[in-house]
Amino acid sequence: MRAYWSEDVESVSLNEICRRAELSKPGLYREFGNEDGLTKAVLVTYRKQFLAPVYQMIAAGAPFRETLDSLVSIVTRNGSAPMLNDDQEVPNGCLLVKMREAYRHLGEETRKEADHAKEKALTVYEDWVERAKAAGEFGEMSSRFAAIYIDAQLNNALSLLARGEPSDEVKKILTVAFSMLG
Amino acid sequence: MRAYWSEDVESVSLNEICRRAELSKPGLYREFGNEDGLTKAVLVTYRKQFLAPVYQMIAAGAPFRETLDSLVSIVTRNGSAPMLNDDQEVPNGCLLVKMREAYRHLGEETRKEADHAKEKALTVYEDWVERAKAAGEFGEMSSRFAAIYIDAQLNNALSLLARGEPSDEVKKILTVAFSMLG
DNA sequence: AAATTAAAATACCGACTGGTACTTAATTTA
DNA sequence: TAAATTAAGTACCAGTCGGTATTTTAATTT
Repeated sequence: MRAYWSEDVESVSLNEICRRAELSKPGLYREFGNEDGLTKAVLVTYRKQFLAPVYQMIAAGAPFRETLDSLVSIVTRNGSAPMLNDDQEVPNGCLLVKMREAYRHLGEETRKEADHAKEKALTVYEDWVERAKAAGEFGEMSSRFAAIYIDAQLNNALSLLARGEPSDEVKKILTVAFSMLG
Repeated sequence: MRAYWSEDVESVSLNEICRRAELSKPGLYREFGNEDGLTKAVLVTYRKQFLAPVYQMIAAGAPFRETLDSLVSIVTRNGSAPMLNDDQEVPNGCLLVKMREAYRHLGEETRKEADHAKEKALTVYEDWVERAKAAGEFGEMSSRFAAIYIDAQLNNALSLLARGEPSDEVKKILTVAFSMLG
């Protein structure tokens, strides 16, 4: 997961993964079947471990602006609080965004998982906007499009971060892009 | 250029290019030296042929909003007017954006060219915003940051298009993202 | 027409890719 | 304890990558 997350997904080979994880190639194949199985398993783990808590925060019911600010802070965090198993800092960016950038290079199972993960994010955003509308905190923009817009802006920010853009600049971009929401 | 533009830059091999262009590999190496030389030459050609006219349009001096609308229309055009040498439609997206997405896989010369092309775009946007400010058409946002924001939004839109997102949806995203400018 | 030079193509190089037969070591069952 | 089963590892497969040495063809010059 760390290899796929901190480098380009399509440029980390199975050989290299075996080397770093100090495991034999047949061992990897016994566990995951093929490359598609590995990348899918990685994406599922990532979703449960890193995406689910964010979605929980969004669904927690804080005021719209407050939740939006939290989201911006989480996204533009500079490899800080969360830890991977072996106490290494998490890389910048988002593994799901990276996987979707490399969509054409993914296997079938991993693509399905990536599609599902994206749709999950969209419905979480959509429900959030719906609740904000019910509370009179959001304008007349269609909830579905609002979700698409929020997703597009977050993905763009995460891409910029993964490419090494300074996080305060990315934060300013996100702030402007979200300034007309609510 | 068409191969790099319509597919992922890093997944088109020199062998494949020779196959499609019906030229021998030593012939390609005689002309461009190495892969870096080829990708750089492609990017230079792209800049002169497709980017320069857009920059000219921006510098032409139309009102800010009018220029911005033209820019959005150009970006979200669906493989329409412009043609490549052999009368094939141009692919969606932007080759410069694709090259920058694949930055880690580029050679040194191509990286320099891509950096230069990005800085060129930023100064074009910055000058444009400066002129708009002088004409009272733009608020108090710093010109440099406005340029960075415009660039980020255009790049994001072009990435979405290259990934096959419908152009009317991308247009709506751009419209919202630019709604607070001016 | 013969000799020289330049262009082009065939055929190859070592390195690496995803994936697997086959052999060896450890564990479980009889 | 001996036999059967499972796990793990070595060493390999064909295919492709970027890049070249070498040979063949074509165009010049003498």
